Amino acid sequence: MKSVEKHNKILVSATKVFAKKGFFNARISDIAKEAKVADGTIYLYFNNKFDILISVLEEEIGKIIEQIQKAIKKETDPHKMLTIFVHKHLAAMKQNKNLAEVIHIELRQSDKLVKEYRNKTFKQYIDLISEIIRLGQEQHIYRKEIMPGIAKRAFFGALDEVSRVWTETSTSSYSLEETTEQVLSLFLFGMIERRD
Amino acid sequence: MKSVEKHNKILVSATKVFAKKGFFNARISDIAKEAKVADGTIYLYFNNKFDILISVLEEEIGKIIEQIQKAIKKETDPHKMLTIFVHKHLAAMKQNKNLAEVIHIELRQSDKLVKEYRNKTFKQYIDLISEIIRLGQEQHIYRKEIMPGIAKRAFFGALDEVSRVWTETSTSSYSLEETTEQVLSLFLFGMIERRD
DNA sequence: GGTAGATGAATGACTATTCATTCATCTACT
DNA sequence: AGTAGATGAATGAATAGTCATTCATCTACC
Repeated sequence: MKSVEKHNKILVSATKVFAKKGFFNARISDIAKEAKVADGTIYLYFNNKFDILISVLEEEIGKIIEQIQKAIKKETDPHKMLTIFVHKHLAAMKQNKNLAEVIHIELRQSDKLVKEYRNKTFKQYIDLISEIIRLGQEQHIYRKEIMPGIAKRAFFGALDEVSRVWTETSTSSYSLEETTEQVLSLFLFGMIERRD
Repeated sequence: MKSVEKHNKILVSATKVFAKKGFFNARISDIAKEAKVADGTIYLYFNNKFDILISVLEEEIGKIIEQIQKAIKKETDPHKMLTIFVHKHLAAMKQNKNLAEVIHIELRQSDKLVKEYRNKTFKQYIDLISEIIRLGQEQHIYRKEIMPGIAKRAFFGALDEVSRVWTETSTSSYSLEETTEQVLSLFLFGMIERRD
């Protein structure tokens, strides 16, 4: 097995173990066992336990973020951009449940390095939303009363919590499509019934 | 100092330390120092470290939840109920920042006992939202296409993430009133501009 | 002088990390 | 092609440090 593959195998195993037990309750030996390598081997690929977590965040989440950013930048219509954002985000969360769980749990950690990561890469991600909203406001599509700085958080928080349903229940529950549609419809049209 | 007071003092100190360092990085000696008692004294009031966390969740958050539930049950108008929910939730989060941070971080933990708590008390709290939405749908105030099971999560997730702004920034940032108004307006009317 | 409550040093369990050793694979010389 | 020697990836037992928890002792009040 090539060196890169082993690095990746440890990363995937770590994601699985972190998702199940949480970072602090995860043992290096758990990760080693899951990856079918010796404890010591882990240290040939990562500096320490924390470095593994940071790598999971950086590499795994980074891929998703980059992919979504790229897809959005091809569009100019705010509605379509938001649709892409919601759909891709939820799809990624539903597809990789271990990673989703690590995001839900570990990205909250109060550790300095984790906060740093959250502040850097993650802020950039969330700011995509406020930029789209501002764009929509300039085009008179979205209400000018909306404050993008608050709305971006509400929007992301909603996505984050909604996607949790897939990590915490084993039953099929809501489908990706209906969830996407619901969240979009909620934020675009609101809850109030209107007479045409 | 009476026994009850000391219990409470330890609880408040623990909340502060958990907020700053997170549960796993918090030392019993940190909590003891913060509460100005000896390490051993903690064990006269709590069974173990984890019991302290659970007590923080049960007692501190419990108070807030109960208070909000009570206030809502006095109302019958869905709009007013939601307004109360949003305002009281955000007010509580802004007022007690340490507790807010513990909620943001520790309620996510993958530990069995924490999950149990989340599933029990917390579900009940979130379900308040879906009940209000259903009520509004019956009264033809809210769109019938909205799925309360998804909307309740989106709603709570939004509140949760929005309130984080107060725990992570030291600057005054958004006021309680404008945040409440923004979130409500967002969920009720959506983002789309309409011509009357 | 008896007791409830408080103290904090000592204990011991737990685990991240290290490193001496192994061994499969490669190199280069005959 | 066969072999001696070199390489460094992989191993996992041993180490070393950290803390939650305990408990012998103390304090202060009745």
